[in-house]
Amino acid sequence: MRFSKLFIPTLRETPSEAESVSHILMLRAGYVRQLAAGLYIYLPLGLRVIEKINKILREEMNAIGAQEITMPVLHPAEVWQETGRWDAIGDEMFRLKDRTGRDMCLGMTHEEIITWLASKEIRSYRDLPQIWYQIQTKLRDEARPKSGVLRTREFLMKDSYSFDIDEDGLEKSYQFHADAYHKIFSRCGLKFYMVESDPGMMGGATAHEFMAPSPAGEDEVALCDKCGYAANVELALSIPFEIETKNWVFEEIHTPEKRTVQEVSRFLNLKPEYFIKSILVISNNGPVLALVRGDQGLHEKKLSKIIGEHRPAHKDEVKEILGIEAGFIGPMNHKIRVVSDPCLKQGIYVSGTNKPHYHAKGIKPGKDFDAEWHDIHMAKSGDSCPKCNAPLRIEKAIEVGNIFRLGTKYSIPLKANYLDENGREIPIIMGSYGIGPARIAAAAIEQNYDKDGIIWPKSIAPFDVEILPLNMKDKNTVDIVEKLYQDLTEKGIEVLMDDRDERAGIKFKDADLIGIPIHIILGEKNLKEGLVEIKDRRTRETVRVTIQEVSEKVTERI
RNA sequence: CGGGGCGUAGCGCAGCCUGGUAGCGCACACGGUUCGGGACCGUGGUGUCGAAGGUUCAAAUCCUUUCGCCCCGACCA
Repeated sequence: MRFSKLFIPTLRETPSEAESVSHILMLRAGYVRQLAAGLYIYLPLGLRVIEKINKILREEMNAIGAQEITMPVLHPAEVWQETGRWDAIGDEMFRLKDRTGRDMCLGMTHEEIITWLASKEIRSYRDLPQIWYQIQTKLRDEARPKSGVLRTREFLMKDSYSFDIDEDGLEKSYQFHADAYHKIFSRCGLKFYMVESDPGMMGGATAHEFMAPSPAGEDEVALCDKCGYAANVELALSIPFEIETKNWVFEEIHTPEKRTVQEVSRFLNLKPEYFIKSILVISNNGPVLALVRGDQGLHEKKLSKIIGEHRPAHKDEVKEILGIEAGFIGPMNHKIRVVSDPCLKQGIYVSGTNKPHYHAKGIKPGKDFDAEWHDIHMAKSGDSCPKCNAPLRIEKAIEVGNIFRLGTKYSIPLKANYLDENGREIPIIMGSYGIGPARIAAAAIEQNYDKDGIIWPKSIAPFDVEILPLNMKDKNTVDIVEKLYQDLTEKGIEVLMDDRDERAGIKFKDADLIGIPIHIILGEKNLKEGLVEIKDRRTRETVRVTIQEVSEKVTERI
């Protein structure tokens, strides 16, 4: 395509609302524009990238026998009420009424709809298995849209759903997806990990996420380079690093105005890992005291699995329930439920005494206090792998895809059953699998850019090559570029020709910003010698080749 | 939802503290010189100062309310 005929509004300066790399570059390079918080317009270049990604998605989904369909974005409330999610999901769901007053919502995902379809259409075990997918808009009223296209209120999702007769079948469908996803993200040029994840409100047994490592990511993953253990820190297990057991005798110490582990640790010149951190939370069944080691964070989600929903106690509640102000709470002598991380079973510690301005050294778990022992700490770097004991690494990452084993969570309430060989009615075993094309695009940028702009992986770049005729006033240049453009285009190569009557500097700057992987530079002087340059956007390596061989050399690189 | 920041020309920003009727750079239009890494000179157009209300002779500026956007946190199939 001709640059002069394409709408590519590049920006010299960074719009003030953008913070993350992908957001800044997508705006500056003219890929997207923002309509409102979490709502984006994809301009011609942006759409081309998304379409490239969608093409890869379709190819790989079709390859595992998945069939593309498309479902409405507007849903009647009834199906959502039948699965209970109409009430379970809060403000995140866009809700509305139609003209007759009927409750409706905008689809944030499509389990309900596809299961409704299955319940109507699937009769027999002979109809199974099935994998159905769509690439469709999802709407979620996010509490906080952020980082450009990474977290939006309206976005495209490739969502697929598998229907099987039993767990073995599900296992196969799940594996098909895991394999397809590996191919998809590899083809898109992403660095990624497949990690264990928390199924959350999707329900079901186990799940995995595909995570593209990047500082812009919202998630953290724990990784073991030795055995390959990989999990979202939401549920990652870890063995806390070991500490030497001190032979302290129980002793109370005056610690005036020293409340936090950090303060007391500095005051007593003892490392935080020799402390017991006591945190009071309020669950639906009353207050619970949670204990972790001083260097650890309390993992709210892990704790939720044990005591149910809870929230941190307010200051006055702490005083009321424990009779002591926060900062001097200790693990001893409580009538309420106490849950402690198992790493505290060993060793001798420092903690509060439940007396104002006093801490105690030499606290021995099991002897001085007792608790229910459950893993409630957050994995952190320095910890060891729960499987092989090698050091764990914690990395930030962007969630680009996920796969869930749903089981019968949706098929039972929506009565999606099939008849087996014996004529018995059995609920279909389901799986659900998602990928966000926009996140792939954003993650690709976050992982591939330099100070001048985007460096697209070849597979998802909006064009294969960009031709830069530096002087459009030179007739020779124009003749040659037109021929080259036609030649490459006829070979099926997607080329962007910067035919604007602009100065060379502007063309170079825009080309770097836009980030097409290969540039062909036609300079007047080189052309007189019958030469053109082929430049690699990533390495900036430039080779000069003859006009006759460009097209061949470029084809080799694509 | 809690905390913080910001809304002035298409974009980036100054002016606000200490009220006097809006400015700079880029972009844009025209003319000229330039032409391999966001050129230079000249000329020119561009604003409900986010909105509403109030104080005042006078409000971009002070006060109140409200809306929007961004960031941190909470939340997040």
